[in-house]
Amino acid sequence: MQKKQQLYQQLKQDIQQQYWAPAQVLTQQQLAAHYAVSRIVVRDVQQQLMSEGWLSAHGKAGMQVAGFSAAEAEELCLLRLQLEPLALQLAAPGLSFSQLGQAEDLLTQLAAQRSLPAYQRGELNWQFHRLLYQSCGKPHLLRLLDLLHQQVARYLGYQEQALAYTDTSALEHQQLVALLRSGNTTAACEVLTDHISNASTLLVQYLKNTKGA
Amino acid sequence: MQKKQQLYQQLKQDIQQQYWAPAQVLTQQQLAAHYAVSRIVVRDVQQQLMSEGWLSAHGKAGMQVAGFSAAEAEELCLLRLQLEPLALQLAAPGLSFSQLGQAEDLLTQLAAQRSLPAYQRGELNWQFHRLLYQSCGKPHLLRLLDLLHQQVARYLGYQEQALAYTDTSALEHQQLVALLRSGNTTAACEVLTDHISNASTLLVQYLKNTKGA
DNA sequence: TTGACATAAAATGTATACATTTTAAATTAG
DNA sequence: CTAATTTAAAATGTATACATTTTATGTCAA
Repeated sequence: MQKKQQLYQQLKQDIQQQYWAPAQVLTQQQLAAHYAVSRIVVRDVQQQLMSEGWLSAHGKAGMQVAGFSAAEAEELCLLRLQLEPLALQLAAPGLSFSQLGQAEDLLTQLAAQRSLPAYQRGELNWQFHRLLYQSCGKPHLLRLLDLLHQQVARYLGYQEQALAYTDTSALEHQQLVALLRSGNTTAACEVLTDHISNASTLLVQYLKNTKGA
Repeated sequence: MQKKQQLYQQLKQDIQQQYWAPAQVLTQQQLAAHYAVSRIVVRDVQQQLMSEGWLSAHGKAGMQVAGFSAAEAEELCLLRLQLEPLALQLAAPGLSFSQLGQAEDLLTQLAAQRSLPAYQRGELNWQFHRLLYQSCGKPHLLRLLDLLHQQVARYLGYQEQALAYTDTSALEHQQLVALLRSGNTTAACEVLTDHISNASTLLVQYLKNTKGA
């Protein structure tokens, strides 16, 4: 694999696992030295991670590890709430049984592997959602959703505790697939809206609580 | 100014003015030679323009000048329609008279300078819209809207002909400001929705017609 | 002590050079 | 002649070196 992609993965992971603390200021040189690559590679990855919300600009020089805030999480969820039901509504008529089957396989996987780290479960969860939206025929919408997911994914490290929600979430997922299978698009969109809304509330609540700690 | 930003502006303009034709494949070396900068600069700008929709990847090597399609324009407008009224709704309560004044100044400017090239009028138009959304307090939403605007802006070169719409558009803008000034948020959002919808229809229609030509 | 200015250190921007991968052409076997 | 394989050319990935900008330090005058 290219060093660029390697560093992309590694740095993202290191940020998520708080090897680099939120609000910490990083320099290209620092990272280049630490990961033993040239600054060119760091620059590329920096730009990418900045556009995905993992890093933010810091003055004229340097980048800053993005922090966490309940307000930001709430905003991201608001955007998901605004766009994902739309995507589902557009995609639902074109959903094949094969795709629904794939989606169910993902659910099985999620149910089976309860011990996975939060961010990997998050990945699977997104794969499920993404699969349902896939056939909406709107590439830009899908790109926006991917972007949003990236930004929400930053919070998944935090969401570890909120994993009690897992059971409810799984239930909603199954409902969703069932409704789609029966062709009831409207109801499916409503369930999806509730689903995102529930997860949002939980995450935001959690962030507000830990804020004081 | 930095070469990076200079090239960013120049290349974007050259694409818009069709110096580089849609679907044409460009290489880093080609561009570096043509604009007399190093490939590093081209790489940076390339990544940025790709994320903004002006260029798209082309196989493992090379980038492609993005083409135009009615379907894409329609999708972009759909997304605007989904997000901009939301932004306005959130921003309206916090709008200051000073901001409304600024917005009106922009309208005056737009009305006065009818001879400006389409993309500059488009810029002013976006500044107007953007100003209204500014105080919504949702940075991510604003970033998405900026991104969307960039992507729509690609079409402004095409929209030259559709400039007959200018008068109707100006009227809607004034209505919008008036409603916001009187605190009637709901009505303002409705006008905005219609406004975007109208512009969309016009652009899409135009693209569908010229498609056959 | 404070604040402004000069100076040094460090970081980023940019160019060039080299390594690797990709693309295209040419050659040859079938 | 076609198709597969080899080989050369070109493009991108990456590192190093240099130029410019930014940031921090320290000196000196008020």
